[in-house]
Amino acid sequence: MTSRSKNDSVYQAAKTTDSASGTCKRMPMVTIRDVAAMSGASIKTVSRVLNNEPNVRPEMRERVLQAAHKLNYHPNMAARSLAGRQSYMIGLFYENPSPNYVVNIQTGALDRLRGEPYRLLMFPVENFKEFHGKMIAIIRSSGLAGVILTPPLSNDPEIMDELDQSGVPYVRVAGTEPRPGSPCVAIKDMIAAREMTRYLLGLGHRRIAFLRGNPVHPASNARFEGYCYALKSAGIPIDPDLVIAGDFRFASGLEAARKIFALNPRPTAVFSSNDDMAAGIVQAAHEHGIAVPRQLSVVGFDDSQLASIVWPRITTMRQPISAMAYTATDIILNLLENGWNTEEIRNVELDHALIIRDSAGPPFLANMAEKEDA
Amino acid sequence: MTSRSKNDSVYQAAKTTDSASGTCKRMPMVTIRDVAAMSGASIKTVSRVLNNEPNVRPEMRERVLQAAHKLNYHPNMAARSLAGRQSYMIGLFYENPSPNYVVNIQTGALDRLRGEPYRLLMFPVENFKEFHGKMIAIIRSSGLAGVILTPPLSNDPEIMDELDQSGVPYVRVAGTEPRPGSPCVAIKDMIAAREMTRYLLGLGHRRIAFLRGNPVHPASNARFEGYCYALKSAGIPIDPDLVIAGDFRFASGLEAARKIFALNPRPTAVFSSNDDMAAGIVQAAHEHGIAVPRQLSVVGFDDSQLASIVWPRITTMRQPISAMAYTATDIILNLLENGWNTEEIRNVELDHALIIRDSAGPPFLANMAEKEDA
DNA sequence: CTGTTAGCGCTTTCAG
DNA sequence: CTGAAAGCGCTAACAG
Repeated sequence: MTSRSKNDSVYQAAKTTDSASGTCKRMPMVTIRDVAAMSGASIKTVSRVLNNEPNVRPEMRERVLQAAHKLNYHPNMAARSLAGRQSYMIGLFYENPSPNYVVNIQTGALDRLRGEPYRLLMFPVENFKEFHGKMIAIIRSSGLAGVILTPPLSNDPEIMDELDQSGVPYVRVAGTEPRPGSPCVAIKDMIAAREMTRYLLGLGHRRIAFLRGNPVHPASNARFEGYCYALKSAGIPIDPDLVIAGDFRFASGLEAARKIFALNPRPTAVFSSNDDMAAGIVQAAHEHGIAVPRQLSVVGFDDSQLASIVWPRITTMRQPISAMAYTATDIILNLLENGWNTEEIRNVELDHALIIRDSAGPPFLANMAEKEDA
Repeated sequence: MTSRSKNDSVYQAAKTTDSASGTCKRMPMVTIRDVAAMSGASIKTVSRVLNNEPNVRPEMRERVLQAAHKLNYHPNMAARSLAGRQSYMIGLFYENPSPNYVVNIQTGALDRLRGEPYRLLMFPVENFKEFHGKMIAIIRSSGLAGVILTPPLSNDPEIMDELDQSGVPYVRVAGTEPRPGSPCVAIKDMIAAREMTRYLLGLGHRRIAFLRGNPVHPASNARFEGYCYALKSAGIPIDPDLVIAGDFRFASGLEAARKIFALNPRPTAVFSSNDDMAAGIVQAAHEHGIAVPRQLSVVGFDDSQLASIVWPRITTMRQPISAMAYTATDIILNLLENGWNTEEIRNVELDHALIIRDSAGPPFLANMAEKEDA
């Protein structure tokens, strides 16, 4: 019993701390030893039970579990990390102007982590150019076990180089360039954008403006390609005047609207690369007295909260953002648990969906409109 | 030198790992020993330098710092936590339907944490009634050092009881009930709402509807009080028909609008407890062909992104959400560093600001309007 | 199937 | 001002 003496003292300490001091602020720490003492097993056996390792008699396992429950035992993550030379932190890096996007990503990741010992750490990146060279330091000082990259970081070669160098597994959300060694979760941006363009074409539009997103975001170009593809297939040449630069922010939609409204003849529809900018166009249209969709159809991309809050509600392409983050987190967890063999893990593509609302309709024809007014 | 043998072996391991194995995934771990070896100090001295403790010669301090830098050393948080019996995790608990709110809170907290060794863990709470009784388990299993509570959790007595019991310091954002032992960061909700109501009164409105928020949110009632106060001071009795229930969500604004539009005579203005619901009213007004603000003034509260995205842009009361979270985090950090003496830490009240936009104007008078139309 | 032993990288204690 | 020694609570390696 000499080997147990230390255990016992700890065990008693845990049980008597309440009365030991009136100024006790931290709760008494229940350790694996306490559980071992109570269940009559060794700490190693307790550890095995807690980690679902094999080679424990069911009844023993049961006893340990009961003791842990009775003691209200929770493993100390710090000790676990230190001893296991492993961290339980997953870093989520983002540089995104849209709160909706961020919250959806975060929610998806957190959903997947529920019940897992892993924790999510958020890393907002102000300016990803300045961010170069800092990744390794951040990973090491925060002790990250894995990393999730969202656009535009998910397609930045320098950041991915640093990540490769650091050796921690990372998954990319909405990356476009395939990259060996790092899985990626995405939607088929090009195809979705082509679908949306075809929808507009089907409505009868021929002069369709395209509002680009921030070109550093990989999805931005893919969506533009989809637009071009659909137009070309329909035998409509790309008119450079109808392609407007934007940066995914609401304000850039507002600005773009000014340019679009100045075009002569005005396009009958605008396809915006995301909902924030589409909302900007809609607001500007209100201000200029241009009726949406009667005089101008506007469609967006993402199906963010915004799209159904402005009036008219915006027809858009739903991107399953939470599901993408959920899947990305799932992949990271697999990488972490089953070792670092990315060969088997394919890139994943999730489904998009056209959400038809009220901001797009058949094109406005000047003479028809005059007849109506008369 | 016998005492150094262990150090040296570790040090060499760190320097040679690159070539040791082609499958090395984790970066070689640089420890405090390596820094000690390189700088010729003991690990304790290195520890002192790293923790800004006194009793180190400046030149020694300098040498240690240089070695740490050259080695690209980062302290291992797990070891630090374990040895120091302290965690560096701050939990942020929220149950809020508005992504903007969540992101703002998170940004404020993260801003304050920049450069600090503490990390932020987000805890979305689905249903805070079901959440009761789980707080202590979460704190212990996640090893939280401190907690930040946002509404409605920041005013829930049961949760605060659990927190008191757990012994970890916690700060409340936008709590209303004062609570000994826990500081609180808030704005003067009542006063701000009174100001907003007076603004509407000043515009000439007399029939002003009030759209309440979720009653479990403490701020909801405070804002309602402000509304009542202003009305009473102006000699206007509270008309219960003009007080509509809501839950802070966009959809509830939509619903409330239906009730408000059915009122006869219709109010000339609506004061919504937050912007999300105000946006709902504005959308519904569009659908019913009610012009805002000509036929109906709508004002919100928060100054969230939404308020300037819908058309017309919503007049609202700015609540410095990020700043509140920043301040709350600052207080937690003080509590953690300077010990657990809440006596000195007063509750903090931040400033609000009336943001006048386009959704409110003078009241619509039926006969005047008819003259205009004729 | 189970237990013992030896650390993980750091802070704490206490002795210089 | 500095350093040696002793752990923090847990897992890993190995011996039964």
